[in-house]
Amino acid sequence: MALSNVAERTTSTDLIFDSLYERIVSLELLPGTKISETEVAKSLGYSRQPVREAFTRLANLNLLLIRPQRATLVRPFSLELIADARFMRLAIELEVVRQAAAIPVPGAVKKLRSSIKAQREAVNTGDTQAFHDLDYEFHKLMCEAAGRPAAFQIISENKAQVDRLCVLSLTSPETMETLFADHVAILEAMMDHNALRAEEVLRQHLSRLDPVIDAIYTTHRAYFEH
Amino acid sequence: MALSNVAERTTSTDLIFDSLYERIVSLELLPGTKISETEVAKSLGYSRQPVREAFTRLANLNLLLIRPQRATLVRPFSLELIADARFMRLAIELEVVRQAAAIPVPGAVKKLRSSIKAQREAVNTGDTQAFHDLDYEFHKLMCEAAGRPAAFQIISENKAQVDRLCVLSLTSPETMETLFADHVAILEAMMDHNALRAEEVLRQHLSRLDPVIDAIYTTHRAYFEH
DNA sequence: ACGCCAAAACTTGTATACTAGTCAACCTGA
DNA sequence: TCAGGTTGACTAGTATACAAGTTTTGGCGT
Repeated sequence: MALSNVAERTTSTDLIFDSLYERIVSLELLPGTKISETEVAKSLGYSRQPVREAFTRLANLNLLLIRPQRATLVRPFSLELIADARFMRLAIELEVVRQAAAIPVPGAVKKLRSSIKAQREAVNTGDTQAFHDLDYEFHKLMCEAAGRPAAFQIISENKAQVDRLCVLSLTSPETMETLFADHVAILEAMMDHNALRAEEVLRQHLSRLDPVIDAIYTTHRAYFEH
Repeated sequence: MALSNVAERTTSTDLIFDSLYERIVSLELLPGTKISETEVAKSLGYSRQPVREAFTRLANLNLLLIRPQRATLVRPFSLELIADARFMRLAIELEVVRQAAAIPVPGAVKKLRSSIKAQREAVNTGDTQAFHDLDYEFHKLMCEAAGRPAAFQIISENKAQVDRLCVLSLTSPETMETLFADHVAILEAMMDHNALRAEEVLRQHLSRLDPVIDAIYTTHRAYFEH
């Protein structure tokens, strides 16, 4: 995952962070679960210190909620936080596609095209997992095409907040086809240097999660705040 | 300053963080300065532990550069990091003004108007410090007007990267007037629900730093990476 | 004088002990 | 039976000791 900034060396903290991150985003650790520094330290075979630092990082990503002297929880879903995260992602990605449409970085279009090809494959075979991975990569490539690879780190951090929620909803073949069509349209607009069109499609693309989130809110309210 | 997420209690770490943050952004601690956990701990009268956590936070904001087993530096300026930070701010603030222009939060316009009034006062009296503070507040109010107060936290984090650089350049009365005029224009466009115009002015507003940064790069290259 | 090597004086990473605050269960009294 | 207070078992925050790695420095040999 390597969310760490400039990992000049892999520390225990990094390993613990990655392990917990995975488990939280995959919902192996459910929202609201109490999680203790001591317990994690014991179970992973480290001391409290690196666990503590990993906790701090995860809390900064709004994945843990540290209540001093009380307990630390896997942060419950929050409509507010989710809305903020989605806003941030939308804002950044809009500017990304605008700049990518204006002056795409040389070579980027080729990579995007080949990603599209792989996506088509995944759609045809109905391989949702592969499509999910390719989706991740596509948006990353888009940032690179805009000359702002660092932007993807922020997008990714905000995605996490939403991704762990979407684990609760199945990706149907139809959804996959729709998302794929969006990607194609975005790339086409970008290659036409049509920033406005790219913007428009991207907005629609990201808003497709609206009903999904609403649905999960009604079916899994126990995992939400309050 | 209170950059901490949900400060339910003020800890030593918080105090140390705030202290260092202030000193770094004000350039009391120059880029490239070596800074040691032990030294800071001794000088502030704490143990290494909370200092260490404060270091971690500052490193996440790209204000410190921790080189394991080697040393920790006040992070030198980096054109790359500055460009990324400015991109992020631009992206977020563009969407902010768009949404504020579309459906401003009730009551927000009034606050913005009164901020403008105070800014005019500062411009007339030539009080650059007051104007700087009001500028900070204006952009914060804009986020509130868009219904996304959390967005300002991100903007603020990215501003820090640039602000400590701009300490090196004097704010002339002419600059102040220009920035003020921009603010007025943004608010007017917003009140007219003219998102495109607001966007346009904002882009120009934020790009006014271009020559300032270029100038500092030539005059203070020693503070930059490499 | 110069180059190399070794040791000492740093650095941050990790482990552990201790402090202080919070909560829940249980006991005591009515 | 129930209300209230005390106690103990948690929690995270802090201090300190130790480990592991890097840099600097100084001395030795050439």
